[in-house]
Amino acid sequence: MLSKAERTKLFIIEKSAPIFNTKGYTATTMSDILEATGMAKGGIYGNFKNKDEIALEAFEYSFNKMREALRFVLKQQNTSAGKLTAILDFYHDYSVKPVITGGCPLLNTAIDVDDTLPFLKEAAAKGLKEMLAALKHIIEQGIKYGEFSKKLNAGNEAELFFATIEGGIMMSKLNDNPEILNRLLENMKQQIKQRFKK
Amino acid sequence: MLSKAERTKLFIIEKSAPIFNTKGYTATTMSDILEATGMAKGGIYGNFKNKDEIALEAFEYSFNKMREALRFVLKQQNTSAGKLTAILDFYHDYSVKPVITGGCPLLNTAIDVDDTLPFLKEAAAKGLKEMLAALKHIIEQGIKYGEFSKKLNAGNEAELFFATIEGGIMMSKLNDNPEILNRLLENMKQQIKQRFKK
DNA sequence: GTAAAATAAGACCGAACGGTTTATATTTGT
DNA sequence: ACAAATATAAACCGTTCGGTCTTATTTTAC
Repeated sequence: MLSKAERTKLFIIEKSAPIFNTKGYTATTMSDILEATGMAKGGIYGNFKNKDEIALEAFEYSFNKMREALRFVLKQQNTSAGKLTAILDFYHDYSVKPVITGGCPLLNTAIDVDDTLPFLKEAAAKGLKEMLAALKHIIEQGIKYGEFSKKLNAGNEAELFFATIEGGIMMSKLNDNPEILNRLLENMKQQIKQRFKK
Repeated sequence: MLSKAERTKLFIIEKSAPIFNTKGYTATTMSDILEATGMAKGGIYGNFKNKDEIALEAFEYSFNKMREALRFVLKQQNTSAGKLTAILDFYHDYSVKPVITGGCPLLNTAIDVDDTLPFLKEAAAKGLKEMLAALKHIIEQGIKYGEFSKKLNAGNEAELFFATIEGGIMMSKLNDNPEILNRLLENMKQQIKQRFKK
């Protein structure tokens, strides 16, 4: 069982993560966190040394939630095409039904901090590499077992795949229109059927 | 010729735009703007009523710079494939050589403000619609004049095109690696040659 | 049950925030 | 040259920022 301290830390992170993911690092204030948790400053600063530490753990919490959610849909598929399609389905309506309020933590953090907060940038960059490596592996397996064309470059296709999803999330959120992303996802499914297999 | 007031406003915007594009709305402070312009508060507040007004005009200035730069490369092409390719070339190394310091103002603003600052979100959303409409038009022309397959959905392809570029910029900046975006652009060029024409 | 240790409360801190004001100086167009 | 427009400088405002510290309370281990 978790100790009291561990439970409190987790509670603070659970409450903070959606705020950071919605407002970004600078716009999220300690007051926001106090209000969301219902705690006083002493309680927060007794568990975290400063705002940076909360922001970092909040990102890792959010990213982990994404990872877990994706793993769950992936383990139900045993073909590469099935796995890629499952990921695309996972992102259906994502702009209005995100895993964490505020959208994609990787995208949000990347844009929020890329020129200003190296410690968060590094965490996000690590997350991106993990995502791309996982996608690349799925595509490689697809090639290896004859599901996809040998002409495909797995790494390139993984980058294309993820870039399109993230760009789509941005566009759908900006236009308050989930259909932009949904159309992209559908388009990508068609490409997996056609371009990947030829 | 511009009046003194107009010149000063432009000067302030020119100096502020890269700061907003780099740090985002909240993290950019009036002190940053004072420092960048070398002006005193009275001078700034004599020309703008508040920070919001500067932020909005700074976004519009940055977006306009993008628009002008893209128009310049587009008018040198007379085929649709040529235009799309020219856009892709325009974004080559964009993560390290952006038109405005800080990256793509549309992407940055979209993520920065989508849940918090409606007045800026609206401006960015309008910019996105303009970009997508322009891309759609290029593709429609390509279909109309037999350059591209009639099976293409111009609107969908425009969304796919732009989403991939924006996602690519994010990934390249996050990983400090312009090649991620460059590979995507190259991949998209191939698709224009193959998938678009069949 | 109790004492020691861990945790939370909340007053407090200096600094920075966006913004205003006023008096002074400098440009500007005519 | 002169009146109007514009910019400077700096004091000032109330508020909020991230963070500290002392005190009080609650957990925990025995």
